[in-house]
Amino acid sequence: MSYWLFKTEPDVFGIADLKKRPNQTEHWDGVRNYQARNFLRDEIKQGDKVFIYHSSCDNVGIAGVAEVVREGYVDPSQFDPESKYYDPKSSMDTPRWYMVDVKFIRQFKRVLSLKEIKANPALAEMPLVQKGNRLSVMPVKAAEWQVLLQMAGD
DNA sequence: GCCAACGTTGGC
DNA sequence: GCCAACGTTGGC
Repeated sequence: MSYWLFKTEPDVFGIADLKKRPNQTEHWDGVRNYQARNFLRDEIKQGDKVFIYHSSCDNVGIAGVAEVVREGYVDPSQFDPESKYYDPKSSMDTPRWYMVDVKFIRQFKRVLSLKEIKANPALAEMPLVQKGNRLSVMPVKAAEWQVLLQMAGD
């Protein structure tokens, strides 16, 4: 089993929204970055655990945990001209973009802030804290996962 | 809202 | 294949 971190903007879709979904499950669609796509398509497996990270908001950090319940499959929003994720250059034959389904596990009592994450030397290798990194789907090492869970404190 | 840093596009 | 221009990300 592997660990991951998914970024999301809580104003659009946050962990509270995931919790409220039927079955507490949702498609993680709209990822339009090739490196992140490769993780979604090739490496993220059912049963993997995921930190849900809130970005572009007034409480930036890790908000909780989810689990992958369906492995990579084609993201249909790329074919929908009405979708903001529409990609006119993608085709049904050779789709560009993939997604997984994630299920809510729990929401931390408080968001584990980016500031705290940056302050911990054990987490210095995470892409998340490296300057200019914009990956929205990234791997988390097992040791980092444990450290982060302890810091979250519940 | 600002702006640095990044990934993508497209002309050549 | 190069690289300037552009649009986006995301912390602050």
